[in-house]
Amino acid sequence: MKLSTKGRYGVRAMFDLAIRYGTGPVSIRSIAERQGLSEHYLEQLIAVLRKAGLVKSVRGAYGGYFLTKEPKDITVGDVIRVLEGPIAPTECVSDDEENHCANSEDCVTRFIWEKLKDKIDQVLDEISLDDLCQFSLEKKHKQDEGFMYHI
Amino acid sequence: MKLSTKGRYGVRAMFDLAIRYGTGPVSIRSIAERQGLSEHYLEQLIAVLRKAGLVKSVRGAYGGYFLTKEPKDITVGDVIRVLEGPIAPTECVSDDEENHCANSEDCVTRFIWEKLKDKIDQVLDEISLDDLCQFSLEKKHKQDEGFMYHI
DNA sequence: TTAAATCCCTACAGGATTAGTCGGAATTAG
DNA sequence: CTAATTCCGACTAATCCTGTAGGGATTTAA
Repeated sequence: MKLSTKGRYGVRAMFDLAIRYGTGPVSIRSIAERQGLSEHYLEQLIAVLRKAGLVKSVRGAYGGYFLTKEPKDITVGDVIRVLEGPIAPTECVSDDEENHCANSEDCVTRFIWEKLKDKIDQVLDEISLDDLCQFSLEKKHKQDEGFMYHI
Repeated sequence: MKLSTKGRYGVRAMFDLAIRYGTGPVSIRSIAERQGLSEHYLEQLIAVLRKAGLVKSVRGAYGGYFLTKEPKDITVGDVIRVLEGPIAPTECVSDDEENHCANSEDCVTRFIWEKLKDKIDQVLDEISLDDLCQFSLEKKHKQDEGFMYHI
């Protein structure tokens, strides 16, 4: 039940783009530097996000990537589903029907996995990239005021 | 975000033991046959459950395994945590503190994983083995009455 | 026009994990 | 004793994870 780096790095990268939404293309190099990620690896992840239509690219010098929708209209679930595949604890409750087992009507454990999948989707889909930005701003604001987390 | 066969098979095996709770030791072979699992593989999983104190064994002929507690006092979460390790989407919110990253106070994505972990734990801990038995009985009852799921 | 910046694509590799298989030793009921 | 069973450790094939490596295509600044 672990998320791989794909999902985690992907969310970080998308958060980075969300903060800079509306300011023109952002290069992979700059994202990688700020977020502490491997440039080449991040490139592969962003390629997947691009094919899924979550980001668009501008090629050439001073090019980069930007979100295709407003941060409030992209959820963490959108990003993770694209990078990690359907968020389901087992194949038998994933969205692609082909892996559903034959005896699903009688399956005693299936309803656990269904319930779990629903809750996971719910959590991840109720958090938008904009929420992450707000959260980040609040933290920054508190720091600027000298707010101490540790006493 | 997939559960491995360890967790899934483990829950099936524990459900099998729960149904037979109070009727003496149940052999691995019979569990494996009923649940359609590899005998040798199941052996390894049950060894983990035994070391964790969820089942006890009786060696020798006519030996087998049985639950150490009543089915209502063992949750699906208990079983899965033992077999798959802590149920956390990322290391940084798992229960063993050593993997927590240094900048957790500033981490924007951390609160997503925390929220997710809480919900997952909640779902898995509110379902007991006894609930699975009840669920199974209900299904069986409906079938006996000729209840049709498909019209 | 040229060089630099950047996206784009394919291949590969080392390590970890998964999902088992195999063979045999120890224990116990009958 | 014998058959049934748990218990234990080693082995393996396949897959996934987490990148690295290298080169090609495209665009812009100077």
